[in-house]
Amino acid sequence: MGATKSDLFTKKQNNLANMAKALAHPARIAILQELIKLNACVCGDLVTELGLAQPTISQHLKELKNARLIQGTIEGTSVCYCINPKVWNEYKQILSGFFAEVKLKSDCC
Amino acid sequence: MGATKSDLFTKKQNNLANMAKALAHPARIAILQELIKLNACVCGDLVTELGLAQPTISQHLKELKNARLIQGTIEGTSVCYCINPKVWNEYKQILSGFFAEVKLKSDCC
DNA sequence: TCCTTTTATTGCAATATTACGATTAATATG
DNA sequence: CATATTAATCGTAATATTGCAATAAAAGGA
Repeated sequence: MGATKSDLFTKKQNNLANMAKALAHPARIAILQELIKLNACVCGDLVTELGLAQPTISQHLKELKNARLIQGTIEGTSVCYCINPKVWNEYKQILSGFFAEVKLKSDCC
Repeated sequence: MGATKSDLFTKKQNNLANMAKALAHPARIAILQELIKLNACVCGDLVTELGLAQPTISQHLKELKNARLIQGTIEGTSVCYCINPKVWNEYKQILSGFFAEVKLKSDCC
């Protein structure tokens, strides 16, 4: 025990949960917002901007990359990251689709 | 180490991350969808519907209650749960607000 | 009151996540 | 080539999450 029993749920449910998991850390939210703000991409500036150590930032970047929300290109010795707009939109669609499922009446209990 | 360093981030960032965390498990997604589908509230039917043990479901319900997404009322020996429409809308607003931050141009890298 | 039904809580094991020091890999630059 | 710069990876410690058996708590009915 201890591991999520993904096989009990549909692909869509697991997918949605994984999307939420990618956003479920304030450092990753902060990274995404920083990438949005600077539009042009940043790299190790994130390390100085947020107060976390370089390996920690690198790990969060890796997760965001796995979640396909960001992409990075090597530029000399540094790496330039930015939002993947296509996937960003995909997230937006799927998440707002989930919240649209409720045609909210008054609470029933 | 091991614990999230919440003090490095803004209230909004932590709040958004916590909202995402509430959704970051397929069982909780499934519970919410079941509550939406049956509109009227369910209780221990969730245990038979999803394949998880009763204490596990109870724990997920507790987290959803902490996240204020659902509310429960005691009805005899059983408990009736349903979506909290007000908070549901709040989540919808805040999340879609986050995704709206990107005025997506082409990718920059 | 005793029993049944239903849900919550406790305690614990397994696994996942977060964070960082130390190191490595890759690329510039002198 | 030697050295500096930047980012990724490795290893590990601390903490959090997931899941369930066992048990407790609450309420209804015999």
